[in-house]
Amino acid sequence: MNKKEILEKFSADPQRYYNVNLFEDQGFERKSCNECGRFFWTLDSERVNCPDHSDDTYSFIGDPPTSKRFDYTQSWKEVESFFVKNNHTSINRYPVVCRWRDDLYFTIASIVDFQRVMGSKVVFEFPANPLVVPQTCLRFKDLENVGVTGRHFSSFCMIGQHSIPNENGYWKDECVDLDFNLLTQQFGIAKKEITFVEDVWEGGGSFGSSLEYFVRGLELGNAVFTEFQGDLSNYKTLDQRIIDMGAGLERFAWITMGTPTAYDCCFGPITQKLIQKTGIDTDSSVLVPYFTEIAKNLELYDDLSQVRKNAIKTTGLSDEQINRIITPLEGIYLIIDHIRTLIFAISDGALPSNVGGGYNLRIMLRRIVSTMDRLKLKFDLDEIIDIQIDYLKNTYPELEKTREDVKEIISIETGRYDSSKQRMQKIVSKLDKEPKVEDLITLYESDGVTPEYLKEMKVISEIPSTFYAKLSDLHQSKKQKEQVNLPLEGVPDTELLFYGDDPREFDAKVLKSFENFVILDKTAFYARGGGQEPDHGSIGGQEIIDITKHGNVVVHEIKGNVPKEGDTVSCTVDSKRRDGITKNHTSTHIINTSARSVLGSWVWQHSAFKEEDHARLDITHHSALTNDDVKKIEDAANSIIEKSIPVKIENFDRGTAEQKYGFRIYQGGVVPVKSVRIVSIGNLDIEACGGTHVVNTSDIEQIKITKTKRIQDGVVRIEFVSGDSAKEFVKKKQQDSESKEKEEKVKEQEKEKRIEQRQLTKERIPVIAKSLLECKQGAITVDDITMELADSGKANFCYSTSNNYDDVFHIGLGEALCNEDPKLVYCGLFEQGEKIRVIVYAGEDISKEKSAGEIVKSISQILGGAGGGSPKFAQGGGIDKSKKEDAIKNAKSMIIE
RNA sequence: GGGCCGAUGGCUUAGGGGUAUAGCGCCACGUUCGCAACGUGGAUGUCGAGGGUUCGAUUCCCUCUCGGUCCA
Repeated sequence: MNKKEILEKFSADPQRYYNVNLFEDQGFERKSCNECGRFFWTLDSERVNCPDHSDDTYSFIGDPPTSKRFDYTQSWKEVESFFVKNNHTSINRYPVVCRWRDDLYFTIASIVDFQRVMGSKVVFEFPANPLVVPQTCLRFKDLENVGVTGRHFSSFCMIGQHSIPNENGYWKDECVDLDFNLLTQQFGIAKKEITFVEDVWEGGGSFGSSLEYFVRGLELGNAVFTEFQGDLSNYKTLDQRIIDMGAGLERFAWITMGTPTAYDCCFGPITQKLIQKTGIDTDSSVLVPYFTEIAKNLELYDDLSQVRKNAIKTTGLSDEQINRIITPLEGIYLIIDHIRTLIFAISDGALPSNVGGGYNLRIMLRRIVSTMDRLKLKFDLDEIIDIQIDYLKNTYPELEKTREDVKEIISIETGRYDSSKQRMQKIVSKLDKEPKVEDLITLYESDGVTPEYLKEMKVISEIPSTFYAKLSDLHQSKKQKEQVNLPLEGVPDTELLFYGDDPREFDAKVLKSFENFVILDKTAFYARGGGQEPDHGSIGGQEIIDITKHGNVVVHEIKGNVPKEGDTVSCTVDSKRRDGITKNHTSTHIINTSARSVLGSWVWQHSAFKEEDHARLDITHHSALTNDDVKKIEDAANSIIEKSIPVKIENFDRGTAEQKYGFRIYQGGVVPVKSVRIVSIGNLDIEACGGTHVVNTSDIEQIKITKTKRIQDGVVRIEFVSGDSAKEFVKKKQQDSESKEKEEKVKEQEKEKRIEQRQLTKERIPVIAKSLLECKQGAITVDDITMELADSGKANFCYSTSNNYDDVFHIGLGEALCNEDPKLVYCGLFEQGEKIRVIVYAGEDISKEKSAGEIVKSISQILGGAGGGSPKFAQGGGIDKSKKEDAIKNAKSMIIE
């Protein structure tokens, strides 16, 4: 079943699917487009083509079809007041970070606000009926078009008009009536200008007809009537029919203003300000035809550069005009658009990063910076943010609160881009040949150099088609989580005692048992979930290994034999473990709120893990934590403990909880149930959470952060301990620092000793050397060092076998003596622990025939070891101390012979 | 979780199985009325921690810690 088939079927029966009271009352005609055959409804008897193929397409540019002039802010005020007047509730926008859906990073349509996924089903939850919402939506598909086409945005405001047909809401007739009246009455557009085009919508197993409404070729909105489920040959009406009318607020503003592009009337004063700053001459006789032509051509070509080329050709703009006016304008539009999107995304808690949705934000920021570089525009991003928020807060007052946070994140990210460019440049400059696919992967994985950058730098001409395939192969070998399928059909939900009295000992009936698994009618054992580790304890005297939850059934895995089905067993929860985990769980909430208050509004829980004696919380944050950050977070957490704040647990209907507390409650992820359990610590922290918690923060006694680590871009891990574990940790740390202090003292003493020793050696060497050199013939011994002089012309020999000297002494003395006597060979042997070492120094002249290295080799061999070195200096050693005298004799014979 | 890189006087760093480099800074002396500058000389290092291989490890191998960086 595809859209085309549905449309064919529906359009074949317009009376049933498309005709509404409005068309009857006003006398709309149904026509088929001469060009494409599409069916549309119009009051204009002369109109023969659908809006996509009409002559008046985009003729509102420079000539709007109404006398009213509404900018972006005013347009919403008009829309809102119209719908409120007509019994709609106006609700605040939902966050652009779509935390209530696992399958979306960002809110992409107003209807998403009210969709909740439960298992494989999407259910709708409306806080009011009917309602209207100015929903900011983020879409990154057409980034290339932003700034160029005049109407594409990376984020836009979708006017969401939603209704469920019941005693409060309405269905097609009233919906189309309202939309028609909105355009004609509130916006002053002539009735003849409005065209409704037949279309259909299909998704998520349901489908329905829809009417798109156009004015002068511009699609303003689309009213979707979600009505059926099944397939085309056999479908039935849904229990819950829904009207999903989505309209683009930016387009409403544009059609009244008739500016060359939608960008000119939707960003407030910033656009003019930047244009003035850049000194672009925005001659409307150039811009109006150019952007009208762009808008028309957009439907004709797939390739954007082709659209642009053609528009330039048709309007006859010169290269000079393009370079001086059009190109810089496109850059300004892009920058403003991207910053507006970043303002919303960062305000709602998203961070630019290299993963998931954060990557889109990073890409946008980099586009902003590189556009400024390319066009040599010097804008102050902070100023742009300020002016935009000043304007946006008319519609979205909440943006004021995060103004400074947005600036901070953008400035950090800009700095990061600069240094990453430098780093990439450095790495790229070292490349000596064109990298192969394998090299590209290494460059990307270990150095973060993207192939896009290499292409930009002209290092490679094209990104190899196999690049992304090979990259994903590399990461696909990771093991997949094993899915265990247990025979649980027909087993009733387990009653969870830990949400009630939470007994630590209880009797329960065995509903089912197989292999090592036991299912009870009720349990006080907490099953693994929400980052909280399972309880330990025993069932019928058998130790529990693991507890997991399958749907609403708790499955206990035990060691040993399982009890018989139907038996009643006595169960005991390991209290000490549970208490430790419970303290850590509440501590996680405390650390989370503390981190947010210390670091900034962008801090959200990323994931968490709670064990008996330690826990960790991963939060979203842009940088690694400093020691100062850690201390502040710890102090904030402990002050919450000191304040003895009661921990309150209440159950709410999900929609009520969201309206009452906002989307901050979804710290731990999406809650797939209708009723949510809200855990609140005063008004400091309010989260939807299924875990076990202490009654009062004072029960935790103490929190100690043990370690923090940046585990991925934009995520910091905080490891901590609480309660007794925290006390133990503090005690141990105290002991550690004491023993470290002692160790350092010993080190210091050793160092002093060493220096003293060295000093002594240094003083003694010249004295001893002088005495030895006084010997003019024969032999003398000074302080266990023997000097033997040979006949003139032959090598002199000086040696010592005393253990009173170390290597530093021998090296020093050898050097001193040989400098004075170039015919001298100095040979020092000394014992060092279990080993014996040899140091040989040879004077300048003698080293040419008697190499120190050779002598050492020979001596060391006798000593049962090895050695070597240069002709003038060598060292070696061995293990056989008893050969010491043999060794020195050998040396003597080698030198003197 | 994984990959890569790094840790050498106060700082920046070279090197690489056999006496540990250099620059800046520091100290002393000289030149100078003095400072800067210059010249000469000097001090400062268990080469991140622990283990292994070796006669000998800062260097090679293993483990760990810390830091950086990239990927998921």
